[in-house]
Amino acid sequence: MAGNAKPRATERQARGKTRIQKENETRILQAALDVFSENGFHGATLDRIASQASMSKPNLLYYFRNKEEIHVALLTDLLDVWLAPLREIRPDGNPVDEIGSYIRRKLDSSFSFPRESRLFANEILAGAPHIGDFLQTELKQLVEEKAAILQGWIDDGRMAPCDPRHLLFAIWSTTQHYADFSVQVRHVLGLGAGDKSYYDEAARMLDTLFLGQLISREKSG
Amino acid sequence: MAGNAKPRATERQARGKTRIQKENETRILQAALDVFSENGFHGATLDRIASQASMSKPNLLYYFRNKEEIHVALLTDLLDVWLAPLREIRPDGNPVDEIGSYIRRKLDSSFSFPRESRLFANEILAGAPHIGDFLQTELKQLVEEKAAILQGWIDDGRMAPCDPRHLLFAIWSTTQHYADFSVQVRHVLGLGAGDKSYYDEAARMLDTLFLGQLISREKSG
DNA sequence: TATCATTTTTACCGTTTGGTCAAATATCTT
DNA sequence: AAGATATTTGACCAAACGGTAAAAATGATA
Repeated sequence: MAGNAKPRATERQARGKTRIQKENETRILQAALDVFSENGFHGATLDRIASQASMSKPNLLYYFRNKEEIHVALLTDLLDVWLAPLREIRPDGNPVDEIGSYIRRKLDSSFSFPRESRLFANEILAGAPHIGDFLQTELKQLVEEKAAILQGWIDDGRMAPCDPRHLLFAIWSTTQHYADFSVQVRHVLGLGAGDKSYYDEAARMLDTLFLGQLISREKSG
Repeated sequence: MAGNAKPRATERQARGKTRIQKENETRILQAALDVFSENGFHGATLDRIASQASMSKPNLLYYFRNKEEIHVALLTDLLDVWLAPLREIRPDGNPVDEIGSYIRRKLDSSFSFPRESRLFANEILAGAPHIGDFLQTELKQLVEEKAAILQGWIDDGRMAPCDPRHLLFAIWSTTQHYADFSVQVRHVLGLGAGDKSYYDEAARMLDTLFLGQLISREKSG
């Protein structure tokens, strides 16, 4: 008499996911992204997520075991997105192009996926209870790999000397700021809620900042 | 028969605050700062704050009407601290000194008062429900005042052309990052919980970044 | 259309949480 | 010491919350 667990969508055997199951899981994750990114894990309620997904709470819990499982699913999906722009930095490019386009990718990401950025920020602010491992292993390793590339450029005299890891921190913080602190940015600039007209000015600022003197322009690489 | 409200510490008339009242209010605010900055508003419970303050919950509510009042009290105290470094920027100084020392003050603040920084970050992330007015009025005004100073330096050819408001955003984000994202910073650098040994490297990075080319060094002002 | 698996809903439960009440205790003043 | 005021506590409450049970409804399949 093996303990019969309550039936759940994901417990059907091998047969793969149903059409309905796929639809509803994405609907739930989208709704949860809205709610978690606005209020953080503790500020989010299953009732609100369910309502945002136009679904009853028990139905929602038919697809995800509990609140935390939804949160973890979102974060897991997010991590690849978060790393993607960094992965693209290539050692054979020249510093200005590589770093410049990295900044552009991160800034685009902040403007296109602000909810994801805020979800991430909330998780880090809370002490990274769910993604601590990721930070210590995968992210740390990738940072070391890319920092080595930057250090190579510094050693070649193609970049101003600095700790490449802190340069990455500066890129992360300045770009993500436009998503995470967008309320502050808009209020200070005197703009309305949906207004993203400051994108160009932000991009120009970051180019000036990071590509100005930090990287000594020389005839390509 | 005027509705007799429940007795509260702050409702004693003119007579000013008792010694006990002053002590307990600061004890509560300190405890609340711990709890709110770790878990955000919704993640904090009155029970945890009370326990952190070595006090019963009803006693805590004798000094503050409700949870929100504690939160608002903390934020209100915080705003002056947040503005202080910016206020010090003087038009008659030279750009390198003024901006350099502003960055230093902000960085010091992040390392010395990380809980306050995280409290602020949490509030902004949540959409600034309590300090929206402050952002739109006081902060906006101060930013405009200081941005005008920076613009003056740009017009004089003493700084690289850029939108000064976005320069301020960059300074805020990079410095606050070391408090708000300290878990990520430490994990990436492979450091333990209390380790703040990266302060010097961070300061060097920010000097390189902001004082490198952005501001053309010339013979003082 | 009958059968079976999947999906959805209604009703509910135990716990946590923000907050109250009234009584008890400590402190201050005279 | 007495009386008034300020402080603290234990017991309690209603609402919100995360989650469950079981049956009803729907969809797939033959």
